[in-house]
Amino acid sequence: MREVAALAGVSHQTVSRVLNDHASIRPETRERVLRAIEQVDYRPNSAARALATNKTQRIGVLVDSAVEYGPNSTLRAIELAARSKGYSVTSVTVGEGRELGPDVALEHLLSQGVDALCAIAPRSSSLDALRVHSPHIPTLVVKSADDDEFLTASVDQRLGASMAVRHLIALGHRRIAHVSGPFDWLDAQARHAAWESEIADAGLEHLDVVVGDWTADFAYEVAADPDRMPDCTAVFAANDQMALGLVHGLTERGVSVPDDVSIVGFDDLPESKHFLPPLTTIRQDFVALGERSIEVLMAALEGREPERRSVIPPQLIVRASTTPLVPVL
Amino acid sequence: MREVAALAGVSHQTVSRVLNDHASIRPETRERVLRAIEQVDYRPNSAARALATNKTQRIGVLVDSAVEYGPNSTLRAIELAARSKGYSVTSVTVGEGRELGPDVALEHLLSQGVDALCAIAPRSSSLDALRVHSPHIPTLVVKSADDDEFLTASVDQRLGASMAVRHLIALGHRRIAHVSGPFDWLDAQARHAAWESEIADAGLEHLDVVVGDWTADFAYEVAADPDRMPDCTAVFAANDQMALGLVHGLTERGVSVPDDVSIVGFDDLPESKHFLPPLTTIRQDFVALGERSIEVLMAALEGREPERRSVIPPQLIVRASTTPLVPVL
DNA sequence: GGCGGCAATGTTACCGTTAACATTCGCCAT
DNA sequence: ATGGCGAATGTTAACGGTAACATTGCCGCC
Repeated sequence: MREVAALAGVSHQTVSRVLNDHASIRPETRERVLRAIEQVDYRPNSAARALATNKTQRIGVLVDSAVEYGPNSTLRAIELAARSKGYSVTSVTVGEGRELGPDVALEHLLSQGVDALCAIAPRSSSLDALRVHSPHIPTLVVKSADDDEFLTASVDQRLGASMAVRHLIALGHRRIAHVSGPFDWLDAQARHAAWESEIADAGLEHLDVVVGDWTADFAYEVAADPDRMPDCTAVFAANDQMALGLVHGLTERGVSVPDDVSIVGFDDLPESKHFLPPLTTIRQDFVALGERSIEVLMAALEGREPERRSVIPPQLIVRASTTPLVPVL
Repeated sequence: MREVAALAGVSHQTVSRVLNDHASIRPETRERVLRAIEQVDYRPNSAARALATNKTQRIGVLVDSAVEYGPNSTLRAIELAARSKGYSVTSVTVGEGRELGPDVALEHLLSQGVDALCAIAPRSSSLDALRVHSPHIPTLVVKSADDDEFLTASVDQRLGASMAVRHLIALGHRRIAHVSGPFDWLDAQARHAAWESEIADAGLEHLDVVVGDWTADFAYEVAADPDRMPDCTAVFAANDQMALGLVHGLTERGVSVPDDVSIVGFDDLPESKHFLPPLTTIRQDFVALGERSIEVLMAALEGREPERRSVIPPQLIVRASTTPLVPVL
């Protein structure tokens, strides 16, 4: 920076002012400085700036299980939106075990220095970690339940799950099972709760929930085993992967989807439309979710009043994996 | 830090020495300092440290199309491995258009300050950007072709593709088509080249390659249209998504997989084993790839001699989407 | 015509850490 | 005893920016 200042014949402070778009710089001077910057290929040192301003221009993202399509798409959208605002994103994945758990992950992020935090598709343990460390920086959680501790943004999980179940009910199904995600995931809780309440509202029999682990492998094992699979004509699977595993397992033992059992998933993976049969599912707009998250965080960072609870509607996508219980002739 | 020093009755430099595990600290003094650190819940300021040492303890990762399973798994593995070495990962996604292109993305990363760079599953344009900016920091590219500019780590793409094609040849297929990825992707080039050379080596007819875009949608369109689909008994698809789309499109027009056409994919998504039929494919160990990448970069960062070209073998996974051309009785 | 005021720029200090050099002290060899 | 050496610690000066205040010069106004 001194080099640039010398070359432009001004003080380093003037250079700093040009960089930060301060007022009171003569256009001619700014020009000269910019040329000098160009000439020496000067690039400001972000560490020095962070030290002086106490702002890192970085957002930390805590991700549970980032290999899944949903969280990952959200993360990418967040990263792009943040970048367009001049922010970087450092993400840490929460894994199993002490060393990879949410506390360690969060600690890593905080010791990095971040201006804001974001937790995507969190398990409750990650939320607990956030609560315990209670960082004094804007914190947004991607979850769709109310919260007065954190900012939230989400696709409405309960609504999505309700749409799925109502779709099955409208098709005439009365024995509707649910294969859920693990209950320590907030999203799994929400989808399960919605299923339960729709079943109750419609006065249908409450079948036992099958608690899965989000993987197709698990759902396949369940579906392939007549003893583990509930006796039903329709299943609401908590994500598309498990829906896929169900189809596979059922098909293998000669149960046809959708003729014998209708299945609806959740997420709408890009692949889901090409499953056999193409999967009826609930689409979540992960990109919008990520962008919204950044909007909210930016508002908080810039001192504007952020929308504390931002909700994005899901969408029912009807394909071939669901049919009326008694086929219409 | 001054606070800690005062509390422990030592100079700030001594505190610094304790933090950095310097020699020549009396155990008793170290103890005292550590207690003081605990007491005031002191956390070192990474920006200040970066400024003083000119090292950020951060690795920048450039990702083309990070929503795909492969690159994303690799990225997660990199992030975890880096974290265990005390490094953070900031990733930027390369998109379409000037604003999101590789140059801007790389610039963003460099202006952030990173100690090392890594490019995952790059397009050639991303490589070009790296070449132009030619950062003077350790740079690793995840690609499986030789390179004397950058460090490389990869799953052997040509070997994987060869295994896929040889598998089909061994089953008796003679008309083997290829649905490739876009040729600006290095991996697509490698897989295509291997297909071509295996076909030539076996003296088989060289069918026209169908150049896809990695998506199931594209492959579905091709397979559903008899005019666009090559006349063949087997297809090597450059990834599992396209393989899925092919199966869907073929099935829809009454062509059976695998009875009429055998299909082999590439990647082995967690879902591929539950496709109908379960997909024969080439498994890539993305986690090992990510870990290896960090090992190599760490060696470079610590001044050890890094392995310049690190290769991980792929694995053929045979499932139900491929059968002998003339079924064995 | 002196002076207040503002626009444009310069000067100095400080952000929190590490590097380099300085200091102190005790011990050992001569 | 004493000079020298090494272990343990302290002191000072960076690192590369920004913030706050100081300075300069020009203008308009009474």
